[in-house]
Amino acid sequence: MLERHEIETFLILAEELHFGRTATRLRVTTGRVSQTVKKIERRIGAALFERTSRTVNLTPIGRQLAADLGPIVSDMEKALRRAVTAGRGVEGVLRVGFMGAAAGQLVSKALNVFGPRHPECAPQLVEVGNADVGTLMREGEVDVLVAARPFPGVVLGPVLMTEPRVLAVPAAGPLAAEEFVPVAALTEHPVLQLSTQALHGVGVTRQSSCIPEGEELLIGPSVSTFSEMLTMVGAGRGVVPVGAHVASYHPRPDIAYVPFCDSSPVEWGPVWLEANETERVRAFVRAAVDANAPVPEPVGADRAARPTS
Amino acid sequence: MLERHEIETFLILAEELHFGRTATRLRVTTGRVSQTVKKIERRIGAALFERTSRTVNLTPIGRQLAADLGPIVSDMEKALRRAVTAGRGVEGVLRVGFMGAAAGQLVSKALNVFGPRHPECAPQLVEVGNADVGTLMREGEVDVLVAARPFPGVVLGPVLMTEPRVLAVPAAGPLAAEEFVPVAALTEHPVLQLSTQALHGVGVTRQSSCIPEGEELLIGPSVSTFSEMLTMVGAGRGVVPVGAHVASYHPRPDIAYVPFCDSSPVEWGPVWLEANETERVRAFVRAAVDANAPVPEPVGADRAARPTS
DNA sequence: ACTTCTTACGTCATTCGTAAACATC
DNA sequence: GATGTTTACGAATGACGTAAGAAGT
Repeated sequence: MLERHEIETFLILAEELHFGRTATRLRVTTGRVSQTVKKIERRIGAALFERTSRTVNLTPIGRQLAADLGPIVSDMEKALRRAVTAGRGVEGVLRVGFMGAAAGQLVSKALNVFGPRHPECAPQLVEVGNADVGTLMREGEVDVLVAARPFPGVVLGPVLMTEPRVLAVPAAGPLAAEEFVPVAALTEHPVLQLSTQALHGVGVTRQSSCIPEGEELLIGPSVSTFSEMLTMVGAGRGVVPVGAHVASYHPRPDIAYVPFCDSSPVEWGPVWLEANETERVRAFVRAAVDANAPVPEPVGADRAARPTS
Repeated sequence: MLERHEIETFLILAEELHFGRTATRLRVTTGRVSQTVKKIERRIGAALFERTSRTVNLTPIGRQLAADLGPIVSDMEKALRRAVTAGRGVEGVLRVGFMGAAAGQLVSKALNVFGPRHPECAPQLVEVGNADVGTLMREGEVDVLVAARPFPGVVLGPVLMTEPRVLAVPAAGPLAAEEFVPVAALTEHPVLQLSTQALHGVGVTRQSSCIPEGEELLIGPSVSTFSEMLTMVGAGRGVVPVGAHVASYHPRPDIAYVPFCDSSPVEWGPVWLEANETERVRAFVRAAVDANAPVPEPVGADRAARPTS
């Protein structure tokens, strides 16, 4: 394989047919061009240029090689540009995933800021019901996900919103009457599990963070969808800690939502694979923060001072 | 544009997904692989591999780039191989041109040696009647030409055969009766000119080499083909110096061939553009010399000592 | 004499290997 | 502790510019 500078020297000389101009375009000296070309010719075993001190011309072999190499180099530059654009550019497609209606709200507001700010980027919304999020991200199906955290995998992300954690309990059960419930209740009542590869452990992890040391979560039946989970709760088969917004998004006569008295709040925010971080992702996160962060009341000159990116 | 070693490192790591094996294949250390990959990623602006200390995997961007770059590199190697084969290899096509029947004989004998010696090479015979030889060679239509020399252009070549120079004269003219003719006759009788771009001046050059100092060739009418030239001679419109073989190849009642008494012999041999010299050309010239050179009578051990290449 | 390609040589950038640090299983 | 990736640093390859040379106009 030829070195980059050899290929470039050859192709530019093949185009210019003049050592001086070639050297100028390459920002090197004519001597360098001469030596580089000669080196290639030694490698090939034949002259690529027919040259006197006054004229330079391609030999048949040189002409063939230039014809072959030109499109190849062009394609390579294209491939590289594509990668750079994907990594450093903001244009292109950004796949934003979200889990749950509350996340949808956050994403929606974020895109209201992101859209006008980056008209050359086409955001795609992807509802991630209950899928293998890790795989989705690794495959590139989702660039960034907005969901309740802490999230298990190898991921990152700032907080966009918090809400109280409440416990979904059967309306007919004893807990429904309580005004507050302690986290310790999760050790006494079976906690439903959303069973998915990706979400395996999410519920546990999310909840275990607020369970007293030494206590064990009481694992309940597994369910595969969110609505199935609520049905199970209504049927008295278990309880499940959720964000407070679920009470208003999913009001059901057979379920009561009881606030925890001692639980940390649920944190919502963007989450992505560190390896998949691109400029698009960073731009979206900035937009999401700007759109959802509690904006300080604009008073006088403060408004102009507020950072926009 | 990425450097060669960067592209190779990236593609091999994308294939192996393992720094150690990649380093082994590249004959470098793992540290080098790590730094090279990191450098590319800085250039791209995003990670190409998602790696822990135990696993290496392509990111979506890395996967895309590998898919783009793989065929490109493959094509580039193909193009390079093609050029190297054309330059250094003997296989492929060798276009041998010849001017005149005598040259055809020489080429024929040369190919009898060349053919068995290089069965992977396909020689193509090209009769070069009276064309722009320089252009033919520069365009690659003819790799090597066998003809009478000295030849004008920027060319080379050893001598395969010599023959006396004779003068074609009208059978009815006064010169026809002479047993020998001096070169000085060319200054007294009009010399026909084969008019072609490439051959412009060939006749003059070839002949002038044997004309006395200070004397001027008497330029006669121009003709465009060899047979036309002979016809003109027969018609008494001029004379033309040719090789002795013409007397037997083109015997005509209206023409007499009178030997020069003081001319240097005509030299026949291969001729090619220095810039177009390839291994194929060298191999053909070797074969031509071996086939046509006066072979020393093989006597005893001398035969084995004779070089064959 | 002037332009243009080639060659020689000293300098410097970049890549290389060595080796130690760090992370994960 | 074994395996595997990252980082630090001195050494060497090789690309560079300078400058002189050769060849043709």
